[in-house]
Amino acid sequence: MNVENAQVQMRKGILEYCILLIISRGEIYASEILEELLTAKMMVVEGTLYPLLTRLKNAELLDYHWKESVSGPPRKYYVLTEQGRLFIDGLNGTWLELSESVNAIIKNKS
Amino acid sequence: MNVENAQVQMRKGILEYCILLIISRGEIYASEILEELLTAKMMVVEGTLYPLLTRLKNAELLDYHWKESVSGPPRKYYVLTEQGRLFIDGLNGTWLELSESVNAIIKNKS
DNA sequence: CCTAGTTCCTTGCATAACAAAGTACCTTAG
DNA sequence: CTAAGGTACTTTGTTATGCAAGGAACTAGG
Repeated sequence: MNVENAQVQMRKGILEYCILLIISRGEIYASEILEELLTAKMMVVEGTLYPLLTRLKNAELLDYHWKESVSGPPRKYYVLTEQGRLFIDGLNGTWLELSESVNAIIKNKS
Repeated sequence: MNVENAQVQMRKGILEYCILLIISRGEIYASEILEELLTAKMMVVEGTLYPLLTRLKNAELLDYHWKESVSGPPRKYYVLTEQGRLFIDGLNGTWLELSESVNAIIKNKS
């Protein structure tokens, strides 16, 4: 049990939310998502991201379509479904509540 | 995949952090921790909390001592170890960074 | 006793993260 | 044409974890 592992743990829970947020900005494919998450210090690897995208697709929060690339194999571009948009609305509220809960606990420090 | 499950997922990651924060305020036993977390809408159950406390104890972030109760079996009162204090300091930074990362992604919405 | 309340612990299942290896397609250089 | 290297997506097996459910152990009151 070290700080690094705990950091990863903390980030894991909201990973799904962040992915949906990123996709909500417009169609995007997995490697780009990976890059964005790493830039935001979210520490995610392929083996986590791809299965998660598939789960979200199966839950009909996401949809995708293939597009050819100028430099490599075709890419799966993901977009939010209508259901996905509603889902994010819910999570926005959850994130706010969560931030507030944690900050309340922090402030109660005595 | 529904909103409720995702809420639970989001909270899970930072559960450990919240537990440490609560214990940092002074000695406390499991049922009280459970109550506090539920008040803060953290949705935790016994089957999750007890093993987690044991893990944190084994990692030497926590220590405990027994105290008799006026109404029931004796209670395990948990306190932070010195290592636990250092660990929390690290997580405080992680939480700040995480909030900022997520809020940055949210604001990038276009 | 027996029941009910409190407190802590364990077991077994389902889910999920991840490292690592695998598949497949594209471009470029020789 | 083909070999090498890059990009992109997928799968597999291990490990960790969350949780429902059940259990154990103690107290107090009828």
